[in-house]
Amino acid sequence: MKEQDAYIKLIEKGVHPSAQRLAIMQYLMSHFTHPTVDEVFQDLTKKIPTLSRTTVYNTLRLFSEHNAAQMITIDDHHVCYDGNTNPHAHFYCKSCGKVVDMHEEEVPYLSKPKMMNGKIVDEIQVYYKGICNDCMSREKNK
Amino acid sequence: MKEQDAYIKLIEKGVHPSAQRLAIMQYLMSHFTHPTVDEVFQDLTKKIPTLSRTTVYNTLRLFSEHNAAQMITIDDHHVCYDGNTNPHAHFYCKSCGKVVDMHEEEVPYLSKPKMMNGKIVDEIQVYYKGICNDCMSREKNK
DNA sequence: ATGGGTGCAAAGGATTTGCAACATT
DNA sequence: AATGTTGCAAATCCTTTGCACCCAT
Repeated sequence: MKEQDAYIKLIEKGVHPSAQRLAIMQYLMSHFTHPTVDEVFQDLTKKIPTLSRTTVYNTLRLFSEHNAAQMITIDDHHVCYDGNTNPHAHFYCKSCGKVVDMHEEEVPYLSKPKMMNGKIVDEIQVYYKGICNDCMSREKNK
Repeated sequence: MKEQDAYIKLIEKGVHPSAQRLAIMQYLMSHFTHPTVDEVFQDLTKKIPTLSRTTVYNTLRLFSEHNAAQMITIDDHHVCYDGNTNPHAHFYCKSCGKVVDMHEEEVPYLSKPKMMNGKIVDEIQVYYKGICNDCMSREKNK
């Protein structure tokens, strides 16, 4: 049950579960496309016509502050979100702009904050960048 | 000689070495603070009063496109640059905002683009986030 | 003389803020 | 009633663009 999962996640992360927040969390938990703020807004506004972009911005920020979602900043023009907060690497295609998971590649696991060289590390992000399968075949067919 | 190093680097990366570009590259090669566009501008404008912010923006973008520098996007509000293009991890302090190198931690080395799961990967970035030494001691003394 | 580089001013776009209205407890 | 949440409009801020000027080849 996606609805319950979203509810549980918000509670676990200490985020008060309003209707909008539940909808946004549900969206993140059922779309693994790493949506941008605007994609979330465009899709959800169909179901919740009163939803505002501001709320989506505020909510996603709130989620990432509470570690209920991950903000992914590939570069200054491509910010998106991932509802999966388990550590995993991301791949960014420089040609089509898609962001996909790279579960195959290892990311050091942090179940809790860890001391590293005198610093407390509580988050690790790994980005691979290049050209994806699809763009490569498209390239060849030219 | 820093000036020559900067000159050589630009030539190697195929960037025409104008006076401004040399100055900016020299700045990057002698400041390991991971400066923002504005920090580069504020510092260099003292020596080159005619320098414009636009040129700094354009130049840093040009550098990163030519792999002469690395754009670091910690989050949507903190974009900075690193003149060191050898692969190395970065640490971001959530408290003071500083970005420092983490040479101790490994980053997969790519001397040339590599196939990974059907994708061509030509760049890997690793970010550690947490609280730095200084902020930790400051915290304790309260 | 030509092509590229620079810098101003203006445009553009994304994100945040202020604030009033609204829900929910 | 009180507290927190939402959403509109406006403000802000960062970055890019258009264009004229300038420099170096």
